[in-house]
Amino acid sequence: MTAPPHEAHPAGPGRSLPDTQQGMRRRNLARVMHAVSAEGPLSRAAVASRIGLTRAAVSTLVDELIRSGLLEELGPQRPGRVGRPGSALAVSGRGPAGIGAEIGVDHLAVCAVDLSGRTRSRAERHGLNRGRSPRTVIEELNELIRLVVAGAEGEGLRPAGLAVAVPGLVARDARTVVRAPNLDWRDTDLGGLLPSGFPLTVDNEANFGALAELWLGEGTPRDFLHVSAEIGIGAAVVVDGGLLRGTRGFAGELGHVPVRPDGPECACGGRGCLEQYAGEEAVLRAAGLEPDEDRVGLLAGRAAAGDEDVRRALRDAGTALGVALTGAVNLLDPESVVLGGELSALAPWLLPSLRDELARRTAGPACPVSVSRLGPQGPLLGAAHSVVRAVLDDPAAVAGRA
Amino acid sequence: MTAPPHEAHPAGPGRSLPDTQQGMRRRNLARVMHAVSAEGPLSRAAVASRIGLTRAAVSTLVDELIRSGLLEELGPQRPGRVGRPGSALAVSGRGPAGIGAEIGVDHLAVCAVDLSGRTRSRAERHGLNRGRSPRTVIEELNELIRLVVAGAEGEGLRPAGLAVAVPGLVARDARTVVRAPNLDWRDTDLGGLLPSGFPLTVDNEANFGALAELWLGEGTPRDFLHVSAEIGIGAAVVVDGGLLRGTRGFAGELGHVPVRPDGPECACGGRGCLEQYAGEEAVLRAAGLEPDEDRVGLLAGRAAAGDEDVRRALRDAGTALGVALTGAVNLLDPESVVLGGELSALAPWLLPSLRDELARRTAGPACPVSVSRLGPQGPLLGAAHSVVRAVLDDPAAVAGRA
DNA sequence: ACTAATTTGTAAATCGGCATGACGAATAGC
DNA sequence: GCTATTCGTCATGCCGATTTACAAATTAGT
Repeated sequence: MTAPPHEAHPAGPGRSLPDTQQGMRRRNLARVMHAVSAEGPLSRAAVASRIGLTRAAVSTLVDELIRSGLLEELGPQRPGRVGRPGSALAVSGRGPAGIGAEIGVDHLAVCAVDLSGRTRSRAERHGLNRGRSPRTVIEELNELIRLVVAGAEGEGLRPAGLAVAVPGLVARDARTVVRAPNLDWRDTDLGGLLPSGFPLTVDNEANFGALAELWLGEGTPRDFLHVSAEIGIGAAVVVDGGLLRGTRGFAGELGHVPVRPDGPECACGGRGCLEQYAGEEAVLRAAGLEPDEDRVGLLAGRAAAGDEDVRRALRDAGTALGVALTGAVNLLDPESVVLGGELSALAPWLLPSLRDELARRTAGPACPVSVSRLGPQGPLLGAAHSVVRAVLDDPAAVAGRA
Repeated sequence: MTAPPHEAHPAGPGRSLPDTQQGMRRRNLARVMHAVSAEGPLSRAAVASRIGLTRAAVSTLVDELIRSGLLEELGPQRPGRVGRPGSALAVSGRGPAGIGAEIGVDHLAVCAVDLSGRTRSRAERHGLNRGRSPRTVIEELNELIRLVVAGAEGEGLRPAGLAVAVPGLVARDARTVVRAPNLDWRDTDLGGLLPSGFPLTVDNEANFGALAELWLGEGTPRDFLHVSAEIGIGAAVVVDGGLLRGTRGFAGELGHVPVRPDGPECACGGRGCLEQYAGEEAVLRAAGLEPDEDRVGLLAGRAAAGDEDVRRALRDAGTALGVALTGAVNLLDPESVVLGGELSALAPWLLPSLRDELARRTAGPACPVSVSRLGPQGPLLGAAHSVVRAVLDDPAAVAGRA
């Protein structure tokens, strides 16, 4: 019964939970974990000054966290300042681990991340998943998960949750895949197929990619738009450090934003959707190429080799993206736009026209567009880290299950 | 030093304030206020069961709130059930009041709202404000404010804050108007010109309109898109019961979403922005009418009279709005779209084509579009209520200043 | 080397705030 | 009238953070 990680914040004081002392304790435990996790080894006194509690209070909190195996005492710090040196505290390397999994069109991947953010175990398998039944794919995935879990346990870690990234729309129950065109899945509940030993979260690949960017990217703001693309074009909206999910969980469907209202018909019923200009299939067609296995690699290779058709196709896709993003930027006023996922490999040829278009359509200074450093492994890392963040956000919950 | 009302929620446990008993007390005071305010007269026991605290705890909280003048004891309730009847509690009709003000293109309005939401005093003045200097306009506004404040005090109310709605972009400091095309104002700091007796908040008219819809509308969801228009077209995005403001506070600029990327040039630098198809000036031009004083009234009148040119112009505007809203709905997945402000008067002729366009471009069931019941007085009410909500959200803050 | 100053971590006492349990008060049903 | 039920309050206790005090460990100064 853990709260889904990084849900939008609960409402105002009206409807939230009653505020009792236990809740206070829990929140303060969380603050200690966040402080230690974010700012490396820290003494009790340092934590106290950072989170605004007294040293005495922090002492008891830390005791509890150490007993739960979430924090480790590293011993006396090497001092440069006067006074008694503090004893360094760090998140435990043998505590809970976040298990992240990714179901891609042409691969499966699983990894385990410890509280400090280090990847401690991983496994993957290549091979097309398109059209295969959810059951078959998930069975293979479960095999990888067993492997990774065993590996993590071998290092003294205890899996605290599983988060699965899928290339498609996921309902707000974080269990059922409503539509995944790349896999030909519709309305499939993954809840029953995946291991049930620990809390499960299923979410859109783009969402997890955005969270990875938020947590792992350097200098990533708390308000940005994360764009990623495979066959469809997904975006994730990060507002004030949290994901915007929408009523049904479908927020971020950039692919069907109208770019040319009178353009060709789209499967969605509309006309001139972005997907028809910047979607993978559209770009391949415009470049005069056949759809093949590693589509993005093919495009990137040809573009790098100087293929003018491909470059033109990518330029045009960038322009279309620019139009759609102008709308999004006007509406959301984000601090930046980040291109992530598979898109980052094509960024060199997309970016110039995209930035041009965005700047041309913006009155003041245009919203900066950057490329994710994490690239295609963003979703997997984001998934694993989402479990870790859930632990940091409520350490008492996992401690209780220890 | 009050927190700005209804800012986006603070971050996760990492950066928030330390959690001490006083904070707990404050939050519980707020919960009591919200419960009583939302669900009419309530006994202490009823409040306790609603917010999950014990009767004893609620008793002390209520005592404090009564002493601060925020709650009133109405005496024994008329009972229908067995057992000792409870003593009804209601928000005070003599406590703090929210002062809301609106600067429109052709009018000024001010009102005072008590904690129960009733308007207790109001004043307005008609006359064009376009082109007049901020100083002159604000001086007139201050006169109205003085009037309303005096009226409120005459009824035993104590002004707790002032919120001003302006038809333009407001910086995140909630004080300076960055751009207000309808007034010809640019980068003007209203902080120094307005009365300084109580906390001040300046915000976009569309934002306050959306908040009014959220708080006063019946059955309004917690995630919706509120569209309003004067010369520009503004939208406000409500996510999980709070406003999405954007990094600079400019979120919701629907007017410059590209609708036809190759359309005519716009003042913003772009081409084919929504404003050029659905903006007031554009619609008037398309209808073959001259800009005049009461533009919206003129359009509504002609359309109602059956003027086919006007009706066509409004139909086309609705279609353009539909295209822009398709993008927005795809991106945000709101529960509904609400047409508010001056737009609501034109809704009968805009809605059909708007809904058509939105439905045509949506795969599943289209996002429902409704019209605000509050109409043009939404912004003023939203402003006044924002102050009231700030009191409900942190009663201890005003009690301290009592 | 010795002392003073400074900082850390912990222990004891205190305080604030909610829960618990008991009680008188006020009502409905019999 | 009697009982069951509900409401508001009081005394008590528990939990959690603060305050105050103190021993331990280091640097700076003489």
